[in-house]
Amino acid sequence: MRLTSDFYLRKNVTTIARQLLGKVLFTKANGQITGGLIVETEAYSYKEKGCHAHNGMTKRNEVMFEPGGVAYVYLCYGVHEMFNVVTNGKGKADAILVRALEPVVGIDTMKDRMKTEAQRRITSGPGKLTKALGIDRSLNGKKLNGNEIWIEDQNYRIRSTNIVSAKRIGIDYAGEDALLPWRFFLKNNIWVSKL
DNA sequence: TACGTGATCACG
DNA sequence: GTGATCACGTAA
Repeated sequence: MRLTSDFYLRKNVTTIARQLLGKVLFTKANGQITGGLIVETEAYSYKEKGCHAHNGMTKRNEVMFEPGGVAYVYLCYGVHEMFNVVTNGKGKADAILVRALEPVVGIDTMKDRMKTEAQRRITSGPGKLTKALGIDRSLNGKKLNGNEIWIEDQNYRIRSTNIVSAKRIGIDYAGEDALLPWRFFLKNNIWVSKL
């Protein structure tokens, strides 16, 4: 069943980032349903320097200030759409970057979008999984319990001992906050990024 | 390790 | 207006 707003509205973004592991992200784009099991996430809090919202609201990050349970999608390096889950209450601009999925539903559609026959790496990175699922900035601000993009709990059970935490990737500009162990992924999982 | 790529943001 | 920068991916 779909996750409801109480899941997203909680204050502890790292707890939610851990609990998103094993949930299933779906989209319906161009009439095609695609979905994948979340295997890697990164938590961002407005209280630390790695977060886009650390210096207040801008045109790009304004949806992060909405109540949790909406999508934050932005363009990175002029090329890659990045998908985040907004969490915490209104004005508390936390978000969780989804970094990798295990393809589950609509695999042929995803392969077509990635222009490859290989299934192994089509969703192993934050820029790739958005392309595979047809996510772009038109979904920025959309609620995550609708029919364009949503997240389901399908009762995959993740043991906490199978979750690895590490420092987040690509945020060296954040100084000491770049060292926070706020990247979470499933141990020995072949679908995480950079493998 | 290098660089494409274009929106964004902090300056004035 | 302008220029540095960027939560990546790929090739080499």
